Amino acid sequence: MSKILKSDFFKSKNTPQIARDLLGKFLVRRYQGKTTHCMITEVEAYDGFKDKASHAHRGRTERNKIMFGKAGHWYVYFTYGMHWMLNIVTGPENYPGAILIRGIEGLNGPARLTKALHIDKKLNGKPADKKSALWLENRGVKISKNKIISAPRIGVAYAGPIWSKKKYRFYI
DNA sequence: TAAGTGATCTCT
DNA sequence: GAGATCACTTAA
Repeated sequence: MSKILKSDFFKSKNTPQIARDLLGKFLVRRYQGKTTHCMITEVEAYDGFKDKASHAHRGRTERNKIMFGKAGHWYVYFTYGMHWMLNIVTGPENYPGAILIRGIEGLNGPARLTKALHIDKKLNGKPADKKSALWLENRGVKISKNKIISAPRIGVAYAGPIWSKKKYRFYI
């Protein structure tokens, strides 16, 4: 039984809670006639204006404006000169929230994931549905709470001791 | 452990 | 316009 996650899912709760709920859900990619599905095993939350680790903490820019947009859209951006990152936008409009999808089953690391699934900026700003060829499904997999580990986020030491230590990273 | 890589942001 | 920065990976 599989059910596509709609935008309601991404604004029903606050961002860290949604992030935790995404574990065990499936990322589905349709590319060149083939469909790939992978279970999400690692995510990070980026929530609100005050989160110094978030791109949005200095306000809206040309790049991060997607984060201020509607929940359930993809925010894809390029960094380190070679890596794509895949995020799903959360929260109400004009509130900057997003969840970075860091890992799927059998493949760890956010940039490896996007490379494996041929994700690039063409998907930036697209809604997460079948039309965009990249979406999320609930396939009824339940992850018991004691398997979920929360930890500080990766690569955000610059955000200072308070925000870099927030346990906004979740993995199985 | 360090270097590669280039878009984006911030300051002149 | 120039310089710094960066939600990472790979190869040693």
